[in-house]
Amino acid sequence: MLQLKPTKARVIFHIDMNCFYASVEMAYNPKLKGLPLAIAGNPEERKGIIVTSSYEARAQGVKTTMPIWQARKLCPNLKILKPNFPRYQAASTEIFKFLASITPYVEPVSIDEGYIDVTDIDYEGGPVQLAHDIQKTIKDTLDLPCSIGIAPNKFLAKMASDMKKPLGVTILRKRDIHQKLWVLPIEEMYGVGNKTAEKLRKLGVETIKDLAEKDVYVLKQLLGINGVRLKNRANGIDVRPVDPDAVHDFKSIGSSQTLPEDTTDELELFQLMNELARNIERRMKRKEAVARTVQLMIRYHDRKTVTRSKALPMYIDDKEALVRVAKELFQLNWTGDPIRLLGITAQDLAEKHQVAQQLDLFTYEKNVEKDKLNSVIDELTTKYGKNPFIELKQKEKTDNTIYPRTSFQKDFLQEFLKEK
DNA sequence: TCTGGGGTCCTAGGACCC
DNA sequence: TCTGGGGTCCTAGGACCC
Repeated sequence: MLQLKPTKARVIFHIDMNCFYASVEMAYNPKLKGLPLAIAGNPEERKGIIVTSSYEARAQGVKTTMPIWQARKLCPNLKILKPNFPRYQAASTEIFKFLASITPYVEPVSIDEGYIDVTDIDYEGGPVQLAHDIQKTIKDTLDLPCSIGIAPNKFLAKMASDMKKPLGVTILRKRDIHQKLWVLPIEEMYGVGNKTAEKLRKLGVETIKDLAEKDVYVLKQLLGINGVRLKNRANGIDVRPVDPDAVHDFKSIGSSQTLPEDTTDELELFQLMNELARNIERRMKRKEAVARTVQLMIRYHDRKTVTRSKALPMYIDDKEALVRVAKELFQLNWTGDPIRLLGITAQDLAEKHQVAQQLDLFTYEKNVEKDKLNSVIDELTTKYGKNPFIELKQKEKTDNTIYPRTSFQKDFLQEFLKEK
């Protein structure tokens, strides 16, 4: 048997900004502090939903994804601001810049949370002191509160940072999981959403402890590979490394938008597709990415949503190609029912400089057409012993005309086939 | 008067090739 | 004339997270 050297236990922090958007607004305008505050998309339009809210608002029942009208009913003095993404992005950049000054092992997960691996950091006072100092520095310099979870792996660190908010520092060691983790109801586990919780409850799994002790084969049957993973995590097992490069290899870039009103107006829909594609093109160019698959998403008036995608013979990165494929998918799949939302996503991404320069899509498709045509001709020649194009040339001779090739070729083939 | 927009990962069936 | 099983690609959809 191969004997592996026992590896040193890791020390991982999960840093989670508290009510991030609302906190940034409060830091920017301290008069907002202490008010029930919510950040929400367009308050006039129906797509206005609560994105984040302050603890004062949450105390009155305001929750994320709640429609604005509902939040106002619960909390009549709710102060609502439109999101200012550049402002949040700038704050986020500052936070991650600070974390990068501590260790290169920083993995941003989203705009407001990330992991750092501090195993090899010798800090006076140890990791707990380090966490408190990180928290204090972010609070003092940016006026932003965060919670930090300290654990031997990412899953436990994530669960730990959730245990005390705001401004918590929570340690979750392997030996703590019985008292701190297993007592939690199953739906509070990261990775268990509504559907999974419901399935698990049907098996009698109520707490994370129940999941940790459940038979692995039963879980695998119920949830596939995710069942095995969840059981491991419930037992405090998670070997995923903190990966600083994870941010760079993104898999897709998409853009979607709910229309002001449900519509069947193709002109309006095409205009929206153009906007979406422009947005995607801008982000692709910035990241120097090219895509090989285009996905179109259509959400109908009844919220029924379909996605249709097409893999292309080559990589693209321009909005014209995106729109062309999206329109094609649209025309093939639209039922004609009123549409609520359209989305386009560029998938199968690669880095531009790693993809050999290819023909443009038009030329490529023309060549494919030509190939198809040639194979049909071959087939006909063997089948009928006559090459339709020799017939064509003879026809041109008798008619004393030169027929325009490509489109006429197809028509001619059709005619030729009909005669046979 | 319901429910945005950005993602990731997994599954499952069919086509096609060996 | 009937037939196995594995691998990969493509496509559609579901679950989850922030």
